[in-house]
Amino acid sequence: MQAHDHSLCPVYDSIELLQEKWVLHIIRALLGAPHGFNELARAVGGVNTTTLAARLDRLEREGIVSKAIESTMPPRTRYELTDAGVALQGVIDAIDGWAREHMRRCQAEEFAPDEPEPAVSSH
Amino acid sequence: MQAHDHSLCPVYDSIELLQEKWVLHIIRALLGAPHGFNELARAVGGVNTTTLAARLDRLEREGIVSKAIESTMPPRTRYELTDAGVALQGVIDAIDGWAREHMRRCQAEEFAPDEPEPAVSSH
DNA sequence: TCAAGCGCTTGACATTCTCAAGCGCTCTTT
DNA sequence: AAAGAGCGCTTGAGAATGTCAAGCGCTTGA
Repeated sequence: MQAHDHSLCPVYDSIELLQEKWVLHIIRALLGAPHGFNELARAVGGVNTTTLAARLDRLEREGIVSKAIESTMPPRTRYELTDAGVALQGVIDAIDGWAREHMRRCQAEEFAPDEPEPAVSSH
Repeated sequence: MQAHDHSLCPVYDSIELLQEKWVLHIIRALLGAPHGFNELARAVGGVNTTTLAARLDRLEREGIVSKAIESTMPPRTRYELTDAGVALQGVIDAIDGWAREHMRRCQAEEFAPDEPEPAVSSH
């Protein structure tokens, strides 16, 4: 891993952060409302707790999410976005806008008559 | 993996697409100008060719990138964004805006004196 | 009293990503 | 004319990243 000039670029670094699996999903869920841990897992849909814990840990260290322990005994935690986190609304909105416009993966993209199938390899 | 309702949501699917490693980097590079394969690898900085080939393949199938073979003999290819791809400018811009505002990772986030290293597991 | 929920963690596995090398070819440099 | 260096990829083997199932101690609602 030699230092290439890209690593000096904040945009490059941001992308690095946001492309980690589930990060954008987590932020999207948290933009709606604060959540507890398992609750958040359900809101996101599909994350396993191991990964979620790792992501929340990183996001907290990056100052995007804040964790409030409401009670230890009946364990209850609350994750919510910091100001920096809320500012990611713009990113989510942009994705949202693009999705509505171009993510019509249900309707085939071009009507290719000879193609047997568009082969949309979604998960 | 049972079907959870999220998979019906285009935003969810878009995030799924965009979070694949290097995808946003590739789009950002391609927003600047079309590129050849190795050239693109350099522009992105840090991708290995195996992954790049896989991403371009998917992005082409998704209708975001188009591939033009300019000559086979001295191999020369050109990758560029389709209309749908160019429309992702908005997403990149949003990330860009956020990065400038909040991605000041150069200044330490909290000054943790006992931590040996922030362990930013960048590539 | 008893199952269900809370917030996580651990260890074993599956998937994804990376590294190095190399194919046949052509264009530049020596 | 001979030797790189560059082009667009592909392969196989390894490293990193993400996932699964189970479970901890505890509380609440049935």
